[in-house]
Amino acid sequence: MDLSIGEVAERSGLSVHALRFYEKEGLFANPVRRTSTGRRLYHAEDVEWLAVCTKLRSSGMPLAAIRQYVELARRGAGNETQRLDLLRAHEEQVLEKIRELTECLDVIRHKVGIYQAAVERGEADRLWNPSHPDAAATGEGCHRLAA
Amino acid sequence: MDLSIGEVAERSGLSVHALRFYEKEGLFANPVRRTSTGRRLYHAEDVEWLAVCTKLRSSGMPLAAIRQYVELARRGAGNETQRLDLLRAHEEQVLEKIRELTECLDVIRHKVGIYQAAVERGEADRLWNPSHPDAAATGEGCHRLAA
DNA sequence: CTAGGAGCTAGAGTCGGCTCTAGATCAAGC
DNA sequence: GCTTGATCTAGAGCCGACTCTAGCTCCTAG
Repeated sequence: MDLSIGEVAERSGLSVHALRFYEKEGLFANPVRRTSTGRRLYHAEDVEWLAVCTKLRSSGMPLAAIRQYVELARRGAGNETQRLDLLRAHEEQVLEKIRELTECLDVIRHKVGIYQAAVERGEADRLWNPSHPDAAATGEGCHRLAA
Repeated sequence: MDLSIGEVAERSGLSVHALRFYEKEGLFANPVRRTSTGRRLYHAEDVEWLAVCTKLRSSGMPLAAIRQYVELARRGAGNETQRLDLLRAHEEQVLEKIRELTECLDVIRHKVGIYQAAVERGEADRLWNPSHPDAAATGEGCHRLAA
């Protein structure tokens, strides 16, 4: 039931390099065991935790924050409120990032809409004529790129 | 109506360093003019474009992609479809990122929910008792961190 | 006229998160 | 026994996007 680093890499989608790096960074709750000759041995549970880690990472949580969380967990019972706080702080950051991206999406869609309408009408070139109303609309007439 | 680099920095929220860097990277559609003694002069329009740039950047568009877009615009009329493609590609990436973040949010909220319920009941410590059902629920009993 | 702040250039440094290299050991199939 | 591929350690390298430094010039207020 023990897994080699290569197997864990395959299952977690992380590279063997990244796994050694994560270990050095203290992201494993349990110390990684070794064979008599020094090779790493992992549990299936480690893979589950790595899946969570990957989610946290891809939502922008820095390794340092994940380490903090793991350190609390490693310390044992009694600091659940602190762990909850960490999770909630990150939840808030993810929400904020989603809000930010949604705003950016509006800006992009505004520009896309203008271009698309003009291209569909086959009038794209007029976007470049400063005297054409749509040039002002894209904000790109005469190299004015802002919308 | 001309602006110094310091004024542009203040209005755009970018540092003067970043502005010089952006110029070197070719992110300005129009060449930045200079005074007789070599100081940069900007337009209000540059500030507008920088606002768009900032949105694109904060939604994860790399400087290289912005430069591509600017290069097309600088080249003049005739490549609107390509510019539209660039914008749409980025739009798709932003959408994908939002989807990803939303998924991560689910994971986080799942864990938050478990912790919160336990902490509210004042039973947080039991999350650490492997024989307690909630320990399995958090996945963190016995240092099992995955949910 | 002078002091302090803003600007200039070229280039070095930073940071996070890996990725890769070198040189050695280990494990398994032929 | 030998080869091939997986693993080991320590440490260097990389990438993007800035940020900062040094050493200089320039502008303006007192």
